[in-house]
Amino acid sequence: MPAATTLRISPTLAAGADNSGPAFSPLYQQIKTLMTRSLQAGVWRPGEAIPSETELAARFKVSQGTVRKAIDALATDNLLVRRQGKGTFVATHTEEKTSLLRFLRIRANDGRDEPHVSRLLDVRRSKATADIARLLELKPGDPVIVLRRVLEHAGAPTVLDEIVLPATLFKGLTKAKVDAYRGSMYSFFETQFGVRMLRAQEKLRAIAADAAGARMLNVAPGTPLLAVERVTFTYGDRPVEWRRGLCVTQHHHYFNELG
Amino acid sequence: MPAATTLRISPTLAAGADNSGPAFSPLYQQIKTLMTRSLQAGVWRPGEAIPSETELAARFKVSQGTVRKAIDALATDNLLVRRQGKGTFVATHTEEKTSLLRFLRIRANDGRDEPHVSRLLDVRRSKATADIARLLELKPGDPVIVLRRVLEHAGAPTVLDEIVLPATLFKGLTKAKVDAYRGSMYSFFETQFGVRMLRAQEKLRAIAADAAGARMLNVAPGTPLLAVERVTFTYGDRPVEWRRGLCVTQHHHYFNELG
DNA sequence: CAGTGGTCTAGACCACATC
DNA sequence: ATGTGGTCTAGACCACTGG
Repeated sequence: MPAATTLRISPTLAAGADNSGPAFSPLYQQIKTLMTRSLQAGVWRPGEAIPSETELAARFKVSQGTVRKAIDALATDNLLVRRQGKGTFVATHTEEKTSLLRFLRIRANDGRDEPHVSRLLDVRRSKATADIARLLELKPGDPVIVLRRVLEHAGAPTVLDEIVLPATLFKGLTKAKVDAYRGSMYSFFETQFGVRMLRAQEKLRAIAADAAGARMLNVAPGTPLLAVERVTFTYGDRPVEWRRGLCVTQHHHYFNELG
Repeated sequence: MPAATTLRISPTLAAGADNSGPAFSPLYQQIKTLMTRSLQAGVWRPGEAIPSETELAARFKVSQGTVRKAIDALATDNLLVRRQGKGTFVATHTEEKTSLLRFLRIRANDGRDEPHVSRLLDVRRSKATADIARLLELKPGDPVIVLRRVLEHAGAPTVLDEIVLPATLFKGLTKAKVDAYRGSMYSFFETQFGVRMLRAQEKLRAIAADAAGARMLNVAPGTPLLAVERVTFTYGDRPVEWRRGLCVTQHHHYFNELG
């Protein structure tokens, strides 16, 4: 029986140096923090099942209902996936249509769901600009890896992506390795580098296509394009990816749901 | 003590004619449906407190924990707002920064949060086009009300909105009444017409400004604009608003969070 | 069949807001 | 002090999956 010291109703346990008072943290929240650590540390690996609720309850010395609340929270954060009768699994970008498509918001105007094809243009090493450094919490000049690719829907190029990654986290990433990999970009990052994309912030603008972009996307220069800038975060809200997509929105659009 | 017949574990009670089998529906789900009806019927009015959990538990003849699960679900749907120590309240567009801003995704590039000003251009009666009829579940030619307005941030026009409403739901809506009202558009709809906007779907595209739009927004014709098309739904997923916003994205952007 | 998650209960106690 | 929502427990039973 592993250690798993449960600290019980001890106040001031919330993550981060919170010096703003007692800050009562409920038990299930503490359990959630402990479980998040197991996920981050790779004790429970993507796609695998975690221990059952009763097992975890015994381990943490709390009731099954309390473990349940912690798991519920992790499931709504998309870190875990519950499957009745089977178990609770670590979410992954590798399988599952739902997880995979969570970050892809481009749809065809007619509902048709033609699969998109990714064509990698180039991979090069570079240095972080001031802007990138700020967004990725690096120092200006820190080494980064820049990928460029085109997404094609129904044979026509629709999205031109530029992806910037901190080189320290993605050592050994080459064009050959990306080309050899079958699956989505985030699945590639997850399985090959252990970097899991959990959450993202996007800013959308309309811009005019410049000469180079127009050529890649096979449109006239000056064509309005949807510019989607994204910062993606992993555990602990650490930013680990910046990307900008330029989308031709003649036959496609960016879809969003406001709950 | 009101009626409130609880049907208990009786299968096939889910909303809609579901002929796909037994379709077990848990108790808390049934309670949620009953409570949604009270909200829709106006038994509990926007801004007011609903009965306490123990009160509702007695009324529905279930345990407090079951009522709690129903309320939890309604709270995550943004229909109710819980306030510890005070009670549970019906969500409203009239107060509350959070509820109000849920549907406004335009932000200034620098984080500054200048309040926007809405300038109503005109209100006119019209007939639903085929497209509008399809999206609002009307018949082509059904009467609609069309509002046009400009949103100004820091004195400069940034968004040109066109809003289409089914005339039957908004009888008596005139420019004078909108101008007289202090508050957001959705607060106006809620208080003056009892139409509550709960959920929306948006499609975003980049387009070039035409002559008329360019004039209203004080930009050159052909300037890339962010076109945001929205269909807004009320209870029972009934569409009750279509709108299109044309946004100048020089100093602003559309913000989105991917969970 | 056994094992998993999902629901429901009854009761105890805590934290917060108000009087 | 009282009433509200928030947490936690222990136990029973139901629904789903797979051997």
